[in-house]
Amino acid sequence: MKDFYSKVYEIVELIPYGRVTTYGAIAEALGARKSSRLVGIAMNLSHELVPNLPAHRVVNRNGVLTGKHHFIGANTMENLLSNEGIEIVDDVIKNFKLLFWNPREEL
DNA sequence: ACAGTGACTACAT
DNA sequence: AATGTAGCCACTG
Repeated sequence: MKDFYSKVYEIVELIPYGRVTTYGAIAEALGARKSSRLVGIAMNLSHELVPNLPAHRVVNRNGVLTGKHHFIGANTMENLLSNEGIEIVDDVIKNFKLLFWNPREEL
């Protein structure tokens, strides 16, 4: 078993283009449903560790871009997502339920 | 070393 | 339906 963070990054890198997932889904896929916070922390640390990580494809369970302020610019996350064809309105992903990618189904 | 905090979520009031 | 509490654990002051 790898480190929790490593597994988180592994899954995030697997998120397909134009799809999104949630912190909780990742945590659950790792067998640690209650550790969803750690996933967010892992994302925060990923800046230095894995700069290429598509962290913009990870949102909270409501499809809200809670972490947008942690990106380089205020609109970076929105831009990256809309660039992949994902519609963002008021920091919320439109059709989130449709775009949701469940890591558990892929593992 | 200790306490506060945070890119979260589920469960209880 | 809306708030409050609990659990996770690494990082920072």
